[in-house]
Amino acid sequence: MSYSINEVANKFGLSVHTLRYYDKEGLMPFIGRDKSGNRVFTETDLNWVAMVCCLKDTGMSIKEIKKYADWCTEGMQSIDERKAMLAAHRKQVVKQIEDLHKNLELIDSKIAVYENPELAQRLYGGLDKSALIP
Amino acid sequence: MSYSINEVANKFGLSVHTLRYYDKEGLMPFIGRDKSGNRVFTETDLNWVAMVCCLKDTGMSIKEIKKYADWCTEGMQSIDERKAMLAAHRKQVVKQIEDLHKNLELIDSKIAVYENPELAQRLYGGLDKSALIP
DNA sequence: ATAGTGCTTCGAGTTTACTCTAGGTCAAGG
DNA sequence: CCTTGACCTAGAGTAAACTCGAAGCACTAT
Repeated sequence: MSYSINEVANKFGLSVHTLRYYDKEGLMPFIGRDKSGNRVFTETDLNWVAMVCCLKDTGMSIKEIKKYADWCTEGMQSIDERKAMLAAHRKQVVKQIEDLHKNLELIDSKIAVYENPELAQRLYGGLDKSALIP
Repeated sequence: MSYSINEVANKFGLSVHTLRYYDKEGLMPFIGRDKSGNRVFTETDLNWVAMVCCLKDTGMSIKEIKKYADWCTEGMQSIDERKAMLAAHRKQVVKQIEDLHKNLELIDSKIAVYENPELAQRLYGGLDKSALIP
């Protein structure tokens, strides 16, 4: 089974522009073409696109993803680098999750204030300047 | 106790440029000035800056944060809107955390492959084209 | 008095990641 | 045959969020 760029774009919630842009930037150095030059994505390619989306959605820059892609096309010799990169990135993702949890707490405390204005009294000892509760 | 823009920048890991930019964009419509025109941050202001950072770090755009700031200076009449905005944003943050957890799983599975190449055999039935394991 | 430090504004420049336009090729259907 | 639709490339344009440079006050220390 193979897929057109349009199908892949729909599958991953990207635009075809974005997919071509990723290709142009070297994030997909292996997508095949049919006889008229159109990109043809295989199942394996879909897995790779999923990985690119994963890295992008977790905050890795296009440049870094390209570095990873380049290492992957280089073959086995870059396995250590790739592993190290993923391990470092993993740490960052864990930190992102922790930070989001912390920020969620602050948001929740603000929501609590809005839901129970008496809390504001206790927290701030009355209304702020310009009635700015949070 | 009060703080200069430099102290606040250090406290929050922002640059003074960024703080001034936020001020210019209307994210801090209340910071006082001393007699020579320099910004003076109070403890209350620090709490507000923390909230701005929280919203920014959880992906809210400057424009949206400004809307929130405007509502806050408007006074009590906008409490419902603010509460709704924070509740909606809270949902987004929860979704971000969920998505990060999913992406973390994928990253972990790739790391596992690097740590145990036999896994790759089972997962992919041998090496990919161009020895691209993941 | 003058040099240095830290603040000010305004506006221009930069980076990142798209996003779109123009003009073109190719294969199928009427 | 010709139109339609999906694809192609190259390159220009855009939005967001900074980031920086220039020029200038105000206070302090020598």
